[in-house]
Amino acid sequence: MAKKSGNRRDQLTTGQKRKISRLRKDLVRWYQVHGRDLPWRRDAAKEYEKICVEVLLQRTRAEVVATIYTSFFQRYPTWNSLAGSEISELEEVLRPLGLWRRRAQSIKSLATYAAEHDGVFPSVESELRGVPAVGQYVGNAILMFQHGQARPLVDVNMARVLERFVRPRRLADIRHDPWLQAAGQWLVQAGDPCEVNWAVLDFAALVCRARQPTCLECPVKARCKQGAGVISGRVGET
DNA sequence: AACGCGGGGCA
DNA sequence: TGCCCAGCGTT
Repeated sequence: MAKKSGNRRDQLTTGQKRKISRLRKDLVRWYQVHGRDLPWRRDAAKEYEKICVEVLLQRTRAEVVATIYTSFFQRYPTWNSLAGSEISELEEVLRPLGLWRRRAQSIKSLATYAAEHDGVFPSVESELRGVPAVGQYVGNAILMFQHGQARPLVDVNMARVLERFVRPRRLADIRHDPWLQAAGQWLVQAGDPCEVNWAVLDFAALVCRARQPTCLECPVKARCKQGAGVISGRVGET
């Protein structure tokens, strides 16, 4: 019989689990001091906004999304208003974010689904796959924000942190790398899943950046392959 | 597995 | 100029 469980190289070792658990603790601590105050994270933000904004955030800097956040949700305050919107108008509103044609279609079809289902999305991953514009990331966001499940927002940010701190991924596509997904899941397994996710995202955006990470001010540099260079004075890029 | 989508910020 | 940004659907 074909073995259906994943390759052993795709499983987390106990050492990796321990390392990731400590990372979670340290990043949450860092977040409580340095975390970003973004509008869709506030208590005032409706569940609709929290889910909808995930589409706005795709391949787009959070700071840019923040600049249109208020006007966007003033113009489209509900799933219904978005579902009934004019696609050309939606495109104009989304233009400053980039990816505006695709994004307008995605967000409207997502809204149409939501409007037809009273704003309730499936609570099972397999069924979520059938929802338009919902992939690995948005699916997990829905499971977390709407259904209270502990799910990792495994985007380019979380992937980069896990890869630098623990181990590089094996597959090019983040969505399909079993180890990466398992590592993300372990990361948000304890504590407040929302807070942990936001901690990782902010840490990745502000410290563990793609280009010129500021390892000198990194709270976990002592246990990081990259950060170890800083301690011995080798990474000091200018 | 690789590609297109896309405007804007930054070095 | 080239790289990168809270991804996804298609080929």
